[in-house]
Amino acid sequence: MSRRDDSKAETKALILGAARSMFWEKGADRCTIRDIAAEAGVAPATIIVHFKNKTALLDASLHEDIEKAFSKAQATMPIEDGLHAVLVHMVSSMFSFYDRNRELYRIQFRDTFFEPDHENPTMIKLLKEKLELIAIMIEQEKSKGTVRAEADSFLAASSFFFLYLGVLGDFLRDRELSVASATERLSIILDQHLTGILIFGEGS
Amino acid sequence: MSRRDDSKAETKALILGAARSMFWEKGADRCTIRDIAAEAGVAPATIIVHFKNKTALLDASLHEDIEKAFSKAQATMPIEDGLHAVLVHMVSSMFSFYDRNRELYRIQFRDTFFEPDHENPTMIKLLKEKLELIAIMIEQEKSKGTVRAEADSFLAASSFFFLYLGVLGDFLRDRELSVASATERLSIILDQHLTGILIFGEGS
DNA sequence: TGTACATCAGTGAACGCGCGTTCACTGATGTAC
DNA sequence: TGTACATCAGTGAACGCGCGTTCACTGATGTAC
Repeated sequence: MSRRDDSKAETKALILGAARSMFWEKGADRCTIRDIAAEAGVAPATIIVHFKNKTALLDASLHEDIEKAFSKAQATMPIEDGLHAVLVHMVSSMFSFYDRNRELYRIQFRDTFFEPDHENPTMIKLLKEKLELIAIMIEQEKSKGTVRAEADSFLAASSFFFLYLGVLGDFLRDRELSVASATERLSIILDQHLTGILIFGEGS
Repeated sequence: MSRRDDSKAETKALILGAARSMFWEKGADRCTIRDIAAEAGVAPATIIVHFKNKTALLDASLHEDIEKAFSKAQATMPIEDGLHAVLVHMVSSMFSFYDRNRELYRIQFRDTFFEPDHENPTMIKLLKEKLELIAIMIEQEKSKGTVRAEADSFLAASSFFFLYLGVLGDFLRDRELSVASATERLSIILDQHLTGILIFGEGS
């Protein structure tokens, strides 16, 4: 790190800090890039030097907290209680996290979720990492003999993520849906997903 | 319908027609409201009289086709082949439909999916209808004895939708993912969902 | 049936806003010798 | 170690674009009597 790089990093951190507090206080739709630049004591064009656009700035400014929340949830997983308990724990932790500012995270999802992968590094990268993690957990369950050997671990992990994202979507859109209700809903869904709903369970 | 209402409806239809062809040809992001107004032979302000904004216009202009596609898929369901076959049929039909212009439908999802329910009439309404339908199908399977009586039909239907939307999201984002691959992926996911992946399937 | 008035769809031009981009410039830092 | 030049982060002002909104207006249609 040269002095030049240091000062560049410092400017970037200044912008990220200003962005975080402005977005958090006023909401993403009510902040302009120029507002944030003023708050950071920096020229508007400087923000565009560091971040492609407002969405990239929002995404970057929220990424660290989300990562921390995930890591914390991961560190406190009740591994001995089985797959269902572990997954519900993760989900419940994340719902609590997002509940601190649902509206802001709704905007983040809205603005990044359907972007093509290459436009969308931090969000997708994080989810892919966690997907990997869950796939590994499912593989471990297989060796413990609790999950059927012929099940596709990666697709099972994807399924779990889709179910999580589905309930999370409802949660972010609907202020009336409490953390507890959302978690309960996902717990049932997950239980049905893990055990299947069919009676003669030998699918096609 | 008075003459006044007739002419109003006619103007609206003119706008919708122009919007449909312009969006389809140039892509939603490359059309302006003024472009569409010019194409429809109407003043820009007239569009705002009929539709709240560009997103509402996009949503309205695509709604009819989507509804038709759903109805067609529904009319050709292989009911006698069981739940898995029926759901895969629906999904496969919809993937083929969306494949006619993935980019356009991606934009539609991007711009409407995370909006709060009250902002988002046509999309959500349609999905809620289909959710209802699938829940009823699952109830019927219960009375046939193929689905466990204690399963929650509504949550099972929601689960199916979340899985569908998950794969659809991948499909819309990733040009490399073919209709066949996406359908196959969902078929496996659905199979695992219906039969469960656990060996001792008596979940919590 | 006719008249006088009310309603309302649509017009077209103008406006303000936020975003992203451009560009010539400054001044500090880094590098070649 | 010093000098001369190159690099590059950041500046600040200006620009063009698309969106949504506003507003005074027109003229056809509807309604009360």
